[in-house]
Amino acid sequence: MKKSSVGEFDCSIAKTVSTIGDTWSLLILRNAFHGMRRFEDFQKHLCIATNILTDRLKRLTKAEILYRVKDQDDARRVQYRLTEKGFALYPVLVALKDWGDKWEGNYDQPRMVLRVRETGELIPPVAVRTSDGRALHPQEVTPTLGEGADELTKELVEFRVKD
Amino acid sequence: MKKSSVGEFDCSIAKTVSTIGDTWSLLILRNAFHGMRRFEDFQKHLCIATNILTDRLKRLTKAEILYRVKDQDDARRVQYRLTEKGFALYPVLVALKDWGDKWEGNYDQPRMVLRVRETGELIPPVAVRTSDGRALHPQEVTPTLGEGADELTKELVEFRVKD
DNA sequence: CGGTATCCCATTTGATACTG
DNA sequence: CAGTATCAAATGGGATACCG
Repeated sequence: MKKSSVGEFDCSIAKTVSTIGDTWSLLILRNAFHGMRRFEDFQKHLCIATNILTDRLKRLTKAEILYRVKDQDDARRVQYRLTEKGFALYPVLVALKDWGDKWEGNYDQPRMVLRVRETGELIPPVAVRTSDGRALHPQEVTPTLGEGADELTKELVEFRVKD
Repeated sequence: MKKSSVGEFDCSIAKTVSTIGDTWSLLILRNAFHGMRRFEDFQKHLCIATNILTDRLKRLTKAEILYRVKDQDDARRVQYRLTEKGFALYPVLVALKDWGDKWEGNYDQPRMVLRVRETGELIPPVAVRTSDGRALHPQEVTPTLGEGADELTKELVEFRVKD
């Protein structure tokens, strides 16, 4: 299978990964969530080659995760900002950060802590929860077929092992 | 920068992405969360070349996301199972699925729906929440420096734009 | 069954130079 | 400033054959 055809898998994870699942795109998004908006700033902070940055910004813009807007202060400049679809990636980014902090960090002290802006309250790790807020272990969750399920999805759902 | 050195960024997202952030690894993990455990099953379901699959299983095993165990039923067989560290990736996978379902799906009907195994209750989308369960928009969240913050983290946190 | 070993091709990368 | 153009090198992919 070609890499480019992975997104054609009828699977949300495959599609999502083929859209944003490369190192540079994720790092650009991370910075975007920190308020970074300008080509120059991405380039400097990430030490990314300009052609690669151009490519990724184009892809993210085409995917409607970022949109371009002229900088009011400086007509020569362009800003790349998150769309609603882009903002919706926040749980993905935070889940990645949470996992890395816990399992891949080499540090006793955390480098960055997320808080509620208004109150300063600490934000607990992202989890899969019931609607009343209880965190669930993966084995407490079961996938069920939706109306639109295709063959591969069926295979996968039926695969489920019981222990 | 070489791809292999991205993980050396002092950033949990970069580290995490360099560990699991490629298409095949994510798809293998997706299947593992569905209970898939055998080389052969991964190979058949994903149509992945055996050398690539070997490589990814090794990497995931080395990262202690999967571990190998002999199949009790068939001595020739090996099983790859999720470790605790592997199970901890569940929020990442579900967040990816949720986002893809909402923003990248071409279907009116969902293909797969997650439910609480015991009760059948629907599981709401993964979100960044306060400790009392309120979902937060990214702009309601602010990053603060932890004790272990390095220069790049500081740059990033200070970048935050106010509108 | 669960891999290894090889080979080859396509893609991606990053450095560098250049431009409207 | 925000790209584009070029290009050599590295990487990653899949097919195939083979093995304990």
